Amino acid sequence: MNLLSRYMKLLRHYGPQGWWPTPYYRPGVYSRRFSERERFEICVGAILTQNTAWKNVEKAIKCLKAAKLLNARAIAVSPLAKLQSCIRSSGYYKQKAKKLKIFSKWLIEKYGGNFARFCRRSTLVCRQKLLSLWGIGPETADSMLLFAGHKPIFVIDAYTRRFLAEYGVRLGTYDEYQKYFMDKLPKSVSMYKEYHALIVAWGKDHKTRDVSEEASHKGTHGLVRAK
DNA sequence: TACCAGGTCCTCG
DNA sequence: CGAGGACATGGT
Repeated sequence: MNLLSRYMKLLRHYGPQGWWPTPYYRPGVYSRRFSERERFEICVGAILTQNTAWKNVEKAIKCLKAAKLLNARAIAVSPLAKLQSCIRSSGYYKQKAKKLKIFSKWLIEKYGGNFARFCRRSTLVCRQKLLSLWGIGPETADSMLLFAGHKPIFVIDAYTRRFLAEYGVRLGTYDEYQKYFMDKLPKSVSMYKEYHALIVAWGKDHKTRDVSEEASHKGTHGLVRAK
């Protein structure tokens, strides 16, 4: 079974997910262009959801919205304490406040606060620039590029690794996992989005941990998956 | 009560 | 490099 047929299987089983999960989003509809406000919200969400349940991120985003902090300029000039208290529910709130500040200030200084303008250059160049920022690693960068920038880049996360491990595929670095998917799939932005969303749906459905994680969490006991 | 959640950075060998 | 620890809140 190849990656494309696994995708079809997931799609049949779970149905179109509709990601990025903003209120603006319509499941299964990937063609609509986002407004700059929406793009920025996705970027913020990508940072806030680092190792954190999306539920906790939603609260934080609602607070930011209510406080009119959901744009680069507002975050850049906001008192740190105010920003921190607003995103407290998303965990690591001190680090994440700093990350939001750094990202926002950078976006303003280099691209007039406009993510779409930043996205004008090539995917790889954009990726390198995002990765150079403190607080933005490969998954966050790729989430921003794919979901906010509509760029053809496949997002790898913990669920994705588990998903492949389920089929006996275990690789090393983030980039190796990414290459594995991108070498085997057609270059389709909408499919990359949906595939990632479906893998997350699958992951939440299979709340057990796989052997590949056992190796990197020596202190814990991996559970045997119940089929 | 512990463990987990759509990671990333820093330090040390 | 790569492993190991820190970062933090909310749900089960």
